[in-house]
Amino acid sequence: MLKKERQSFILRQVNLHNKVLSSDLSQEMSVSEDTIRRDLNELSDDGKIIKVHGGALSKSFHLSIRSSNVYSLDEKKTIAHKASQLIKDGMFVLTTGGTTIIELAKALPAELSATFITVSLPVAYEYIHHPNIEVIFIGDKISKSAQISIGGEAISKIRQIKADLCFLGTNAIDVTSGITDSDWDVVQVKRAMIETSEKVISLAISEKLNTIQRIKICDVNDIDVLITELDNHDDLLKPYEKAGINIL
Amino acid sequence: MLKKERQSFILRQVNLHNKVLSSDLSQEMSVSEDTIRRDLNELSDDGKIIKVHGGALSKSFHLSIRSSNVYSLDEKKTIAHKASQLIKDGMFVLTTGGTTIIELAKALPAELSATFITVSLPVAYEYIHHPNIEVIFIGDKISKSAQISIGGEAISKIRQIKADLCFLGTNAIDVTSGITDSDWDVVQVKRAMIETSEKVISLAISEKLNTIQRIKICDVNDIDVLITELDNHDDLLKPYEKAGINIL
DNA sequence: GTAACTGTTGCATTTTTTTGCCGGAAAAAT
DNA sequence: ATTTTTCCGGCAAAAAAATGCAACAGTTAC
Repeated sequence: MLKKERQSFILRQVNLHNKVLSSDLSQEMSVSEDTIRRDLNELSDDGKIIKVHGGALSKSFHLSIRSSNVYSLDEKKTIAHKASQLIKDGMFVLTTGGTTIIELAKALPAELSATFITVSLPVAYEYIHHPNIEVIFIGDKISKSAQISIGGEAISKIRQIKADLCFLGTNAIDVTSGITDSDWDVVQVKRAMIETSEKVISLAISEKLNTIQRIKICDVNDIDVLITELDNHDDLLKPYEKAGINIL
Repeated sequence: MLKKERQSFILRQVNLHNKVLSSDLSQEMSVSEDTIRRDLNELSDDGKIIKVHGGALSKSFHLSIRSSNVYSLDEKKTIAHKASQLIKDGMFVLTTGGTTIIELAKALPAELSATFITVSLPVAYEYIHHPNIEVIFIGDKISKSAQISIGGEAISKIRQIKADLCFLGTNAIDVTSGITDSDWDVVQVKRAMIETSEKVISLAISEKLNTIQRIKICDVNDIDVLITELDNHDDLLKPYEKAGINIL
């Protein structure tokens, strides 16, 4: 294993688990702890991790503002993990923006080889760090608040695609009102994505269940799968199951 | 086995496995490791792979190690400052990718209100944090190594725009050979940008002056302004001034 | 034809990088 | 307070890289 590989593996582990132990890393890749310590020092000198006694911490976790504004990170990681298992090699996958989708991008297995189409800058940014997937960005005017492409050009481009899966970062979902949102431009884009996809998967932390916002995106029966961090027999999910949605 | 064959074989291996070992390659094609090392160096100089101790990594792989250490940061900041003064309110500005352009994005004065069009993900990411500018992203397939949109769709979209300024992040510039680069897809995009812009401004740290790479983008007289970190009376810039380029 | 030149390759030598290991210092745990 | 764990600097062996050199094949110029 090359030095750079090792360091990149360490970095992945740190960002995934928020902390690593030198002893674990040493075992996992069968090199001496001294080597690990030296790697940790280099990564720390480059400002990529925070080195502590016995291991290292992710920079975003302990120090930066970012961790605090990725709300309910653990729940989102759970959702991302479930969602990633739906994607098979060779698929065309449409994704919206949002922190849950970013977690999904991070959780994609390294061997996966598929095509991802997105309108979100931060999500695209995650995708390009994956070794095997192909990334298509749908461009147009960029909404500063949502950090995604909005407008007619983007929507007509989306319509030209036939995707296998569409992952929707969901802001509000309710059995009677369906999926709703608050930004008109974003809603237009999401609608186009739903229309052009074979299968629609809504990703929502349980907190978003049974909430409603101003603008309607689609009805609940337009969704094929709903993924939350909850166990799929949780009572909160019963109404959605009854509405014919697949719960994961 | 010819040198070209060998190098294209190496490139295939790198892109397939994300890493190669010099020793393996040496065995596989029965040449000495010295030869392999020389090939690896050439490919690395062309920016096609990342050479590391013991072998090489694919460019997309290495990107997962997000290097925040920008090379020659101070020089680039000087360039960015000079460049930002050319932009006036209401202008349409086309920009390529590259760390120099990112510095330009950071250096934009807060009061500036203009429209920026780009194909680069990291550059767009900077733009959206600016309070007053409008951001248009030209989407298409994303090149993992250059982190910009490449392909026919992007190029035809660029051609539909008439921009006032085009800022070119420049990898190599020479009086007789013009601006050159090493990535074919990126070159196509840059050419389209130059064609459709009123005024073309090349941003280059002095280190890039009088260097040549494989693929030609344009002649020096296609450039209107050249910005480096040097004083505009520096001897290094004389030949370019003589060629009719405005030096800043 | 031949001589000069260029580009490529392998080999020997030197230099650099990487890595594991050791002993003592420092920090954490008990 | 003492025991355990971790850290740090130096050292040495091994691996890899850089360097200089010579052999060789093609090309070009004369």
